[in-house]
Amino acid sequence: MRQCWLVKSEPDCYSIDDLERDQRTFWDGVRNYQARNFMRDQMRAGDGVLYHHSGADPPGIVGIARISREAYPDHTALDPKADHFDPKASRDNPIWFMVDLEFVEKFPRVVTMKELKERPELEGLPLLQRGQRLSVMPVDPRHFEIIRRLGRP
DNA sequence: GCCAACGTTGGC
DNA sequence: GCCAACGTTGGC
Repeated sequence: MRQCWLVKSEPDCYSIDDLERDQRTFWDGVRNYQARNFMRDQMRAGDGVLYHHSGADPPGIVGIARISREAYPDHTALDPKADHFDPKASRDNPIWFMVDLEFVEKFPRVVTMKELKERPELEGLPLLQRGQRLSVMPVDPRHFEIIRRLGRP
């Protein structure tokens, strides 16, 4: 597997169950340049994505998705009624991009933050770096495999 | 609800 | 271009 990823979502907003129901969704609303650059420049169709529930109790990784469409303009930035409207975005200069995700699996158990931190082999996982707030971040394929195994005991 | 960390904004 | 003020994120 080439590059892998992790995305965060608040389950009250859009959970792994919502993704399972929909099977496929567009990942709109990312309004951070670093996260956008990962999506626009590095995400490729077929890449594996860990699905993290933030603001949940407990927060943790709850399943896996896959990139099903590479970056294209996030049209919600152009919609004044949308939550993540950006007056600086335009058709000619969309600024913000999104990808499509498809459902792969929901883990039978949540791999919690606490558990991730206890695993020395996951050292360097960006999710565990202090102060990180990115909603989209890269994951080493070896870390991806370790976490997948933790999710499917 | 707290607060650390970080990004963005805007006056200068 | 600096930097203080402010807003947001997200674990705890």
